[in-house]
Amino acid sequence: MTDKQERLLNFILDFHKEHGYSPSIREMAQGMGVSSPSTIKAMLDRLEAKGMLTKSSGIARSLTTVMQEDEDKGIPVIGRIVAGTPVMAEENIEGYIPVKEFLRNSNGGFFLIVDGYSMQDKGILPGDYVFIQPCKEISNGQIGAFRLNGEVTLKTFKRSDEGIFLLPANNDFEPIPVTEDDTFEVIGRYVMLLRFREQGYHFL
Amino acid sequence: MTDKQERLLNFILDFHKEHGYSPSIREMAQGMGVSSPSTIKAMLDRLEAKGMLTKSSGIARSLTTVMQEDEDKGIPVIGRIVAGTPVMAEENIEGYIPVKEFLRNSNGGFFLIVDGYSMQDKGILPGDYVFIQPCKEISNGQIGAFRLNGEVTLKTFKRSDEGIFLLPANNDFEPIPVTEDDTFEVIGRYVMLLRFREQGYHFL
DNA sequence: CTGCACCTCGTACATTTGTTCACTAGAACA
DNA sequence: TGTTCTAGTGAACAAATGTACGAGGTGCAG
Repeated sequence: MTDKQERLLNFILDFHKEHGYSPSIREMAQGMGVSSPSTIKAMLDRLEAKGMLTKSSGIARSLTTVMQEDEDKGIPVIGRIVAGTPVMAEENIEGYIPVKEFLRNSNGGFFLIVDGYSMQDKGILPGDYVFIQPCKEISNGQIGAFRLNGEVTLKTFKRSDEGIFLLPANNDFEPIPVTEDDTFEVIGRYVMLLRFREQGYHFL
Repeated sequence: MTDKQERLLNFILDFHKEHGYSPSIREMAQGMGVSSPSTIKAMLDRLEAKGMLTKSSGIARSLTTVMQEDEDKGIPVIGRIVAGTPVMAEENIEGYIPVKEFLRNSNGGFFLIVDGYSMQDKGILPGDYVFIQPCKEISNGQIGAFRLNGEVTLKTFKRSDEGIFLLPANNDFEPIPVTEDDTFEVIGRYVMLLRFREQGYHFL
């Protein structure tokens, strides 16, 4: 991709972010400092040929840039930083967490606020947000949210010869047996944990 | 809001989600089953007067619905679930975590992968992703990422009469004094923690 | 040198699109 | 009863917008 093409793409992105819709060809021309709309039109055609964007022919402000999705690649993950190199150097980036995409695909999922210390040994502390993906069944040994006799808890699911148990991850707590008399329901499985540094950072 | 207005708003939302840009007035007319653009125009004016959407006058396909931002409100947070009620009932939703917005505002931030057990007592375990917001200074008692003699660590920052110390959150580790001879740099402060249930869920 | 891809200009044209005006009609309300 | 809000039609207009054509320029690989 040439320098100009990248600049145009960035202009489109910025414009879209600011206004919420695509720029018109003439707006792009003005933003790029060219006076003819056909200049931009030609560049757009080239960009589309390269698969960098999509435009519905004849329809105003219908640009969809690939970068818009590319931007969605998420937040860089950095690991194994060798001594002396700057932290954000390209070589250090191990990948990206596409959190936005993850969230978009998280249909029906929700956060539960952790209440007690029963899952402490798993590093799940009070005040943490655990992301629950609703499901009806859960496999042995997995952590999930359950409703037992109306009460909602986060525990490890265990099914053995002696029946079903909800296991805490803390020696101060006892495993909870689930009997036939109990009303028991799997709410969902534990997928992710979110924790904020300080209370003031919470969004509630 | 009237029934028709809600239908129009939904149509706009669906169209935007499918195409990536707003519908034109005539497209809305067709979608709503009316034959005159002025019908839609009048409805849009009413919706705008009620603050349900924004349109840049004279500019094609420039609708910005409030619902579009509403969608961005994030993932619901559920707490204090009373016995018997369904989990996802409206009454249970305590709020939303606008993760997307958080990420959008997280310019320059990145994730570090936690390596050892030195912050175990703070519930920060190996394999966790900690979100680091770059900054040059950090206040006393806060957790941050530091580079000490080329090595990057996550510790609690402590400045006292005896100098600067990097404190672990684990009795098996010793506080690390920072002397004049050390090359020391604050990388950023610890803002958020992310953890995934299983390794297979990682994005790397 | 000769294509070839890229960038630029200016003009012109056909559509798309937002907007306005005039008129009708039902429902809610004082 | 009349008034107001909402919804709808149809026609017409002006501006915004995408597009096409012709012309010129640059730089680079063959």
